[in-house]
Amino acid sequence: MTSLPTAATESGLPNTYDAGEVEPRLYARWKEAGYFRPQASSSGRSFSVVLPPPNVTGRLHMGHALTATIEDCLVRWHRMRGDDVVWLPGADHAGIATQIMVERELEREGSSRRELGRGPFLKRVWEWKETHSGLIDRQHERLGASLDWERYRFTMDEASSAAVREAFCRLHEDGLIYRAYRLINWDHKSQTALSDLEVEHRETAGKLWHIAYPVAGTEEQLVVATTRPETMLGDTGVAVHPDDPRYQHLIGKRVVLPLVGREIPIVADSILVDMEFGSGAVKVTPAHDFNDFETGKRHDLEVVQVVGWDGNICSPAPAPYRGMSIQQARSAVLAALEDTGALVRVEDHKLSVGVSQRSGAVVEPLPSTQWYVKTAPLAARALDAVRSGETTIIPESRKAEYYRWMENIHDWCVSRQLWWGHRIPAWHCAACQEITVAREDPANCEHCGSDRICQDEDVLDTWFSSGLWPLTTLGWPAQSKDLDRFYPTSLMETGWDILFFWVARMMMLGLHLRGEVPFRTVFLHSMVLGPDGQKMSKTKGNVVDPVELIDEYGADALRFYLCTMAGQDAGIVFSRARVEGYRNFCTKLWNLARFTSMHLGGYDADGFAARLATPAGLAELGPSDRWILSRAVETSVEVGELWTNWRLDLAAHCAYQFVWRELCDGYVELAKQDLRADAGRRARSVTQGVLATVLDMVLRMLHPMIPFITEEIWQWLPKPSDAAESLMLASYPSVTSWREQDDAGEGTHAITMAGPFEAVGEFLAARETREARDDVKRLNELVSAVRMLCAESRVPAGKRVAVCMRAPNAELRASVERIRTRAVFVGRFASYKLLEEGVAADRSSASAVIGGGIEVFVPLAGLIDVAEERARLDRERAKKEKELVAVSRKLENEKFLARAPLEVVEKEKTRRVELEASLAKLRSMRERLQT
RNA sequence: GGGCGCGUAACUCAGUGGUAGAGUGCUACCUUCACACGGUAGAAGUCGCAGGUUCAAGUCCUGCCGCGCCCACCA
Repeated sequence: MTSLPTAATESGLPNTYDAGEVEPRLYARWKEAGYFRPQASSSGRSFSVVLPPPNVTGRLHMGHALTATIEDCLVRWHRMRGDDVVWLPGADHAGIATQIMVERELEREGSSRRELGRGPFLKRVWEWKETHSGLIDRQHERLGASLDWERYRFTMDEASSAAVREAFCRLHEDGLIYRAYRLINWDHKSQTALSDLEVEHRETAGKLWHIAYPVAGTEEQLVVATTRPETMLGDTGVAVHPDDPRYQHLIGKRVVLPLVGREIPIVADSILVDMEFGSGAVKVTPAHDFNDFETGKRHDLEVVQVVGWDGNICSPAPAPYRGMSIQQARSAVLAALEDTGALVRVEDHKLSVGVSQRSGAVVEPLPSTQWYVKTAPLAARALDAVRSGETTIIPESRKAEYYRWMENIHDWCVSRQLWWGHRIPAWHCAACQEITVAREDPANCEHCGSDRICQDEDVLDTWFSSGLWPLTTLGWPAQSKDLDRFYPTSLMETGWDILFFWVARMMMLGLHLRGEVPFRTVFLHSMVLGPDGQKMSKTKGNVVDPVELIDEYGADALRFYLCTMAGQDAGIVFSRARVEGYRNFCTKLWNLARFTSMHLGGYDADGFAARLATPAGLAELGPSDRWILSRAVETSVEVGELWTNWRLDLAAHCAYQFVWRELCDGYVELAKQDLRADAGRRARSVTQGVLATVLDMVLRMLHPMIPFITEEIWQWLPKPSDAAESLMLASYPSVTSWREQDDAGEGTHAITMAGPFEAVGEFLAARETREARDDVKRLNELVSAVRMLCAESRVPAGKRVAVCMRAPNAELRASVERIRTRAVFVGRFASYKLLEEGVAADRSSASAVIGGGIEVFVPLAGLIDVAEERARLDRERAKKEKELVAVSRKLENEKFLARAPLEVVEKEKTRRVELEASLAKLRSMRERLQT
């Protein structure tokens, strides 16, 4: 066995765990050893995940950290289960975002991309990409992400670009890509069109202006209501409702557009116009409003564009307004209208303004020719795939959102007037005006053969290449082994904010291009909010940097915290206190390991493993050993089941509670007795073995969540000689075979587990094991009761007290006897006496009743605070009486007896008996103190 | 306008119709030989509000209040 290097010395582990030293060292070693590469499967299953590619020049934020933690946890778990696992990293060129950053830099230099020209600008972006890329990859490494870096992809590398081109050509051939002249969302700051999704709607307080348009050739006026008066400069019609009695006589006539003087028609349109709203007459500006554009088509109205590509008013608007910004033009138009008396009314009105997600610019609807993906046929298949269960979306509530969006999907505008991205593989012919779409750059027009062709200037939406990502990362369109081996991928884990942007597009493109869904399960997590519950933002100053948290608390602490948040459906309000709590847990685990290391002198791991496999060996186990081993088995199975059900939060909690409450607080305290130098050799060696074995199991069950500290400890831990060389490769302790022995008729299970303790079936079913669990529970209750009595009576800490008990039956008396030595040791009792029937306890005892009706007395002559003790007993009695009333009321209710399930009724009856017995004892204890 | 989610201890969160939980914080005591990033004991809740279903509701149903999010071309 080759061991990983470790900071632990021969004599044991260092006093403190130094995450800053351990984490990079172990990560480098794992990476070098090739553990992140897929391994031939021993389970016959494969598990593949594609990491959502972060922006190539991005930095790790909490969302990335959450994604990577959840994915790494599941990936490591599957790897430990022997699956053929691959987790694919990569980066996204992030068209607009990256281009904006470089343009900002140019602006600071007093230059611009236009000034530079396309070629030099792109060179500049590539340089920027080179200098700023890789940071987030290294940050993912710091988090411990076991990504297969050898399969790294960038959306603009050669293979990805080839995939994009193939996809575009295929879709074009299949009639799913087309060009169209219609209104688009124009971001004048970035100088590009945007898809509907890239436009965020912000509710704003606005106004509704009523403007009078004179009807041509009459004295009449037609009043229209608008939220955007400046667009009137481009009005080419006014619409009224065909059924509106107010305006019947005006339909077909014309109005004179104020400030412009143009005559435009009055049309009747029942789709656009709501008679109840505003004045019931709507100005129609086909060039600058999506509804108006459609209305214009219905009535053959002109499209007059008065807002230019720079976002300012342009010709053919009247000269005074040209060059003005929208805001300036609005003020100017309103002032002019006011002067002429055309502005008849102003109301407050709320409206939503479209804003570019990336640049923040107010988006202007403008008419333009763009490339579109026809989504209806793609969406139909993507819907079916989820409906039929080929792909499962978790949580369920997001599935409904997916359906709703897919069912109402619009065609996808995929062309962007940017330079940074995949250039559209289409060539325009100057001779015949036709377009040639081709996989290889053509020299001639495929329609007329002319060589006067030039490539389309536009690039594709970034999400087009992202939408191919599961295909691209596995080698598509080439016939790759990886594709056969890992497609469809097993899991897509990401934030629900990109369900439509990304997940939906991958579904559509994957299904169309490969004929199969890109992933079997979509697991969506929520957004991480700042500590104040607000969305994290620089301006609010509530941004939490995961890398800083790693520096401060270690990657494991952050990961454990994020695991506990994985199931949150509402936003995740960041809590530093909890990260700190999990750092404390790591320290606790470290100290558990240190404790173990101090007591393993002479321990023979191979020998102990062999003994555990035999009945004689099992027979040597004491009650506490049986208890902790059985609980360790149970807990690791439970944790695995919780992961299967996507409950990482409960899995983390379950493992945490077991390690701290049961193993550290419970078993270690018991074990100290047998580990003392003066203890018997035999007892010592069994306890050493159990401690080492349980610690081994605990490290395995925790490793997927907190990989670093568990590996560091595991490397030191003495293990059987056939153990794996890294915890990453060790088996997860899950049930590997489960056979019911019906013929024996005893209902015992032959269960085998992977891990250090294999043949657990007989052991778990044994009477001794079940008895041991009861005994340990009793022991804990007893010790707690005595401690409580001492604390309440202010017995000086460290003072040993005598303990007397009275047990109501032979079974309990036997149990009390069995736990005698361990209870005396753990509780530091001065003596331990089981009172005979009818023998009264010392008059000046503090007393309590524990489970099963065992009475516990602590004689405290001279120490007992009688008043305090009376008060405590009264409180206790009042509590039990209240419970008894509730239980009795239930049991006296005939409907309850008749309708509640039998076992519930039985439980209540038992409880009543127990409560009555406890109360009787409490009353007599109280009476003793009366005098 | 439509839809979704969340309101549980001071804070961050679990909770499967059947005795309200964890971590942090708080109080008291303890420098007990793994760990003060620790130990022991304790206090702390009208489970947002109001109805309803049920033998039984934190849990299921309806309405309301508060917070957050998504979708939507209502001038």
